[in-house]
Amino acid sequence: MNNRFKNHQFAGELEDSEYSPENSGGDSPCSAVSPDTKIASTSSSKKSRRAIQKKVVSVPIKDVDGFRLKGDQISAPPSDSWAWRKYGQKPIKGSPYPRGYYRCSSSKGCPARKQVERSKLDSKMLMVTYYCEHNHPWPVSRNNHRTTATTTTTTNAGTPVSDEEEEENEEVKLKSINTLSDNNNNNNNNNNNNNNEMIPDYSEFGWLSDFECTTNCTMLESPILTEEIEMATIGEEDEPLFADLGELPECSAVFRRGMAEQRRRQPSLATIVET
DNA sequence: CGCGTTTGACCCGCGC
DNA sequence: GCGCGGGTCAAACGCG
Repeated sequence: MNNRFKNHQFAGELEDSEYSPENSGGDSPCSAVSPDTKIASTSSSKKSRRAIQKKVVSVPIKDVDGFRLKGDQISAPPSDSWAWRKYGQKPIKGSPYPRGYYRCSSSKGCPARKQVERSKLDSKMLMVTYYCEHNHPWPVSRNNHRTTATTTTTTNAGTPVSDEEEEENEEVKLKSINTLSDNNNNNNNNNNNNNNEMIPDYSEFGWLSDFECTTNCTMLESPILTEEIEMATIGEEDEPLFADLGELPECSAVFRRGMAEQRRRQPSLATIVET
């Protein structure tokens, strides 16, 4: 009890050899970055430049299968085909609704997390924020399908990136999403084509593709550097700026079309989104 | 009995 | 240094 938080709040999790920094040896897809508590904080003594992805999904409550409310409380997380275990809930200052904290339970030691809260701006919307590391094998679905997080990092993980650059990258990325329908040229070679750096690889979102989002859904992505980047580009104060995107149905439509395109190109991923 | 949720306590970063 | 707020832990509890 007393030593619970002595060195690291995740002491228990770190016992999982699979995700232990000591055992990772840098080869593990989940290497180096411990599932640090303050997801984007700089508190970790292990200095690493591994980026952490933050994905914000705005979902109309009515579209969320399995979502239930007990008064203002979220009694069940949005269904996204992954197994999530709730480990906490906190009232959020300035918001009448509490925020639920979920940890991936699909695979042992999985560092993926998500936060679910009702939007301050629109109580009919759910804000689901996903956190995981770049290059981390995403949670195994209940169908035992594993996503491959072939990430296209929007920021050079080895280079300090200013907040301005972060915001710019975010803007570019969103533009890329909106223009993807015009961009039928595939971007499979995301690792060797610099021009595609800003264009999301939809396999990256395979782990989100099951999300029950049919009409008015917005997805934002933001990389977080555990060391040099203070916080994701989409801060609390920024969310209102993006909230309006939830009213752009073409965004989600294009997005899903992109994922469909990706699945066509990579049949092996097709099973991931089957329910 | 195993797994998931609830909830109070605790830790930590940050701002003042 | 202190207080606040966010994030997490873990015991207790519920449910199938």
